[in-house]
Amino acid sequence: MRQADTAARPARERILDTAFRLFYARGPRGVGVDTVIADSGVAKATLYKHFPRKDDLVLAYLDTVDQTWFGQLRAAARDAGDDPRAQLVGMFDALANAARREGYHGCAFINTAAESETGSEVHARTVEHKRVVRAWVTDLARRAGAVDPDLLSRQLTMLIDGGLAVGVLDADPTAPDAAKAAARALIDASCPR
Amino acid sequence: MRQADTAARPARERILDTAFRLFYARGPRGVGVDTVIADSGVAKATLYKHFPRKDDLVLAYLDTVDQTWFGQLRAAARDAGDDPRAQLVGMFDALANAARREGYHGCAFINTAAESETGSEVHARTVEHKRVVRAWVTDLARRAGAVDPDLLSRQLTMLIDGGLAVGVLDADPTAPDAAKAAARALIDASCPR
DNA sequence: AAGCTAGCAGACAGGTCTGTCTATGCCAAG
DNA sequence: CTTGGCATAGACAGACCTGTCTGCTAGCTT
Repeated sequence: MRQADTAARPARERILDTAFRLFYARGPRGVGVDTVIADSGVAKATLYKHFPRKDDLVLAYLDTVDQTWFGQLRAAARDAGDDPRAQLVGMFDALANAARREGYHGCAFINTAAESETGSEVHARTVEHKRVVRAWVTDLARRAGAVDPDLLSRQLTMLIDGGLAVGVLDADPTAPDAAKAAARALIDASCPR
Repeated sequence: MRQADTAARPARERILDTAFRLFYARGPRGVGVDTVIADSGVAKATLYKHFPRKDDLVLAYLDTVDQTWFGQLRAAARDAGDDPRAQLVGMFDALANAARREGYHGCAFINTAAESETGSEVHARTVEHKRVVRAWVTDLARRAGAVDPDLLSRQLTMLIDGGLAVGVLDADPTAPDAAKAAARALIDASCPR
């Protein structure tokens, strides 16, 4: 019976799901390994078998968030049509969707970076995430014909980060709209037609 | 002799200075009370006399940051001259100065909010700070003749927050310039002349 | 001179944290 | 049927955390 459960949802998955939920809500440092164990219904030895150090679990958590969030960004851009300029604007729908989500608590990467030591593996992973996203936005800006794609992508990611970051303070549903409007103005000003 | 020292720098001040330095660098939760005590050369009883709970010290820390940062924002705006529109742009110099500072580690409020429980006294203080700053920017936007002062102030504070927040990941000195340029574009678009 | 205030030094209790280890149960493959 | 692999349950060590408490020192005031 229990075996059937674990076949349906292997221990590793249950651990990751639980870690995702708890880490995002309280921050990795605010959640003890014992809590993850209790909530995921897994034995301590099992957790430490899959993730030898807690940091390994945190890294896996960040990878999950990276895939999810980056996927949502790309999906929002794709849904905006074929025009790269429209895609840059559409990207901001991912922010609006995130802000509306139950339990929204800002940017997992900024929140985690804030409590991780600079230079640590965890910290490096957060930096890497932002680098990848920015490279993608820069490419989009280039295809949109921006005069300075690097500058535009920096401005747009800064808007997204700002919109996300304040989510940890107050989940204001109008913030994404303001960000989107600002993005539109910046894109129009940077991409001569 | 020691008494002379404490007369020159009373215990409360030394505690606050040390807490400011450590809390900003590692986050309040990443610094034990014992570390503050050791670094400030104060007795445990003295610390707990001035700050009965650790959270009281964290609140005092946030108040210090609030005064400092808000002061820098207003000073940067003032230094930009009398035109409210120029003041809105000039405000971003405070961001550039902060990013250049040794030990720059992003926004103390976002970082602290990320690790404090939603609804706690500490969390409420971070929200309050952002509210006060935004009210000030909104007023400035109104005097600058913005069509929608509330929208513009939301966009500008989002840019500042984004620029500040990513500071916890990577202290990129060009980010503030990009933010300032974006602010200029948004202000020009929002304030008909 | 005596008392008061402010501060220093550090032991201590009670809790939480990570990570290790032992003992046990169950299933499937050989 | 037995053996190996994977899971559970939970004790345990050692570190660190907050907050309390006792004793002591030094200067200022009365």
